[in-house]
Amino acid sequence: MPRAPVRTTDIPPNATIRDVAAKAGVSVATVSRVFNQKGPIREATVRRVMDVAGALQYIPHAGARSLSTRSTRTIGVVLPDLHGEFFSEVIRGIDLAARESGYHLLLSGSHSDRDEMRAVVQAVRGMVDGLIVMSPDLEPSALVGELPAGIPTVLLNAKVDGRPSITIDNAGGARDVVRHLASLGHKHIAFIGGPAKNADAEQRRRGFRAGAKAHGVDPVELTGNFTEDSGYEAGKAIAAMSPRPTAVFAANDSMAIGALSAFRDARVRVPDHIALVGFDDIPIARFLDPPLTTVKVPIAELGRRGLQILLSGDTQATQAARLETSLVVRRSCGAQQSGVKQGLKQNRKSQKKR
Amino acid sequence: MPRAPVRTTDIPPNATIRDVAAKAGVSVATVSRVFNQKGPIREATVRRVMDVAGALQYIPHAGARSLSTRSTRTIGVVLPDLHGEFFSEVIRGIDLAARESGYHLLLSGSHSDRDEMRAVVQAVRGMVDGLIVMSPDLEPSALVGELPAGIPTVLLNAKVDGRPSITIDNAGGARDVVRHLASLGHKHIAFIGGPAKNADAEQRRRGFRAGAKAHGVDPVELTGNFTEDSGYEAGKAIAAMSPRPTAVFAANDSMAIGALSAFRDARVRVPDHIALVGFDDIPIARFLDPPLTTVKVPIAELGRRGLQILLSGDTQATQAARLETSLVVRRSCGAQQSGVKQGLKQNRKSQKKR
DNA sequence: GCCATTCATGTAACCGGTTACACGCACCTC
DNA sequence: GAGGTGCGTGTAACCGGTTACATGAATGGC
Repeated sequence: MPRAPVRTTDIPPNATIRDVAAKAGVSVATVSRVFNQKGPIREATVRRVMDVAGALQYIPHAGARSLSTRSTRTIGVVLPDLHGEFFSEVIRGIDLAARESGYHLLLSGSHSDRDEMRAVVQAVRGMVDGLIVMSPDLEPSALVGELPAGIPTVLLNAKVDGRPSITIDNAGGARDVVRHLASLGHKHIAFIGGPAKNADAEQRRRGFRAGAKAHGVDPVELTGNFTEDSGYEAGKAIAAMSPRPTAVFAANDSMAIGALSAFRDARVRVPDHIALVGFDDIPIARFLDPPLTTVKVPIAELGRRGLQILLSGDTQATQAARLETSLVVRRSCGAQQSGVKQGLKQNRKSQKKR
Repeated sequence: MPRAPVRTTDIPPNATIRDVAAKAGVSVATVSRVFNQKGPIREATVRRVMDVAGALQYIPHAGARSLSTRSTRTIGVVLPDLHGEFFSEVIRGIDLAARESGYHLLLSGSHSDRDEMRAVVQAVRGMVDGLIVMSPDLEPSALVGELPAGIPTVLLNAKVDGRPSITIDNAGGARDVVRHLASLGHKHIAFIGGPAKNADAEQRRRGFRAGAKAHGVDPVELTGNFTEDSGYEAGKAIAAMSPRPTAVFAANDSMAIGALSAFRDARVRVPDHIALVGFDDIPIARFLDPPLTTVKVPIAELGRRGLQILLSGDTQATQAARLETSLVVRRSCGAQQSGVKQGLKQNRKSQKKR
């Protein structure tokens, strides 16, 4: 559990605002005004204070400041996990939006159960102005009880009464995939689902089923846990099926990557022998061989919008954005044959430079 | 007005320790003692205080607490970028170690220049107990001036006098790659380097040159910027060379992935026509086609060790760990032919379950 | 019965900032 | 000369906790 705190004994104590005030021969109020550029101050005073502050290496104490202003300019981000490109992108989206607005991020990953989550959510009271919580493994109804009432909170991918949220059209995206595969003539499609209690996984599964029903396809469902390894196992199982499905829809790209790897090992060629589609459109998807057809989820946008809602100050439940998904057709589904693809091209173009 | 802008005013102010004290009929000191389990308190008092705290939904204010205890139990993490799997892994390593020790993470990415970096590093004074800084694009000498004296700091991948650091044996890893390729008979090797001012890129380049010299190989150097796109461009250029190098060493896995994609588009087969090796061993490397031979860098360990040093309290410069790298031979270098590989197998086994 | 101890708790000074309000002064207007 | 108006600055209360020290009651030894 908690270890010895960081030892600060060998470090000279930092100068405080009172040190600066004393040495500059002014009051603390004046120093504060100089640093915050508030109220009228004589030019000479400003210079004197700044000189002394520089000499003393004075750096304002953000903790103390936030205590009296009641604003920390920090947002807490609580994620279930920090694994892989998906979360990395979410964080990046939030971070980008945060620095634009001059906010910091207090990050916390790996919250498997509600006790752990409550602990961290309570521990940050007074250190954050708001919270962005993504907890796909927790029942929304269970989630709501754990969130402190006094902290504005935005939920990602989960709807809870009284809290703003921002969700992804998982079911719609999944239906699009099935429709696309059906239009290519596939009648026998395997679905590699995510963890049973995961909300996103559940919605994608529902979308798959609805699509299968609507287009008269014969569905087979396997279950993974969103990791490459579980996708590999599922892929191995599918490769061994007889008759073998002609198409595979993985509930996220990581599992699609694992399945791709399994098919390669089993000498099942994608897309010639079997079509493969993922979900998320994580950055590497387009660099796979073959480039992965998948459902584009505006992942970074998810984070960005979450922060925006939080900073808008409207923490009423009225805010419930839903982000649309779009099918990105590359080569793994077999819809395109030549080397230079529309989907590939278009996507590469739209990629950010850095 | 149909919709009045909702401010935080509609959120009831949180209860303070004084509210609890008053309602429980005790002093604030007692409430504080109850919550921190310090000093002897009568059992009945504990219960009464806890009951009142529960009724009032009291949550201690971490900001106020840290002001008086002078300990925030938070570590600041400053990274140049939050892009891709490398940084994602670094963060994960730090986060895992942090939660074990009961610490939080204040994260900040995207620090291109020193002004931006100084700003953020100063802004967090009083909100963090220590800092983990990774700034490969900044001259170590320039870096040192920006770091506040009063905050314990650990540097990742950069050595600066007076600060503990933890580095990676980049040059050694690069030499290993060249030796391996040379042992496979390659005499004409292309190197896709990273950004000119990046410290890691520079060391890998030096290692490549040293290795080339030692093993009598004919080197060609191209330059990328660590992104897949730049790797793609470099790969395209290499594919068009005549005579074409027989092996390519990319200074990181992202660029290797881009090059792989370019070779595929140019109908240059890996490893049959050209061998390919990367650097970092990011999680997806083993799932590429062909699985990527690369240099394993203990990325998460980098973060973990950084935090450990910080928490050890020994912020003297004496701490200067160097993490070793190791070559992971998969199929992209052509050293192995069959489907089930030692490198692949062994690596899959060592992968964490979640 | 008196003093020393121990236990349980209260009082108030901090931590390092912000800011409402007060104050002194120069200048202006009648 | 009295009163008004800004300007520049200082005083002190406050943000919400922690904690050194004080206090008072109960206990025990003599």
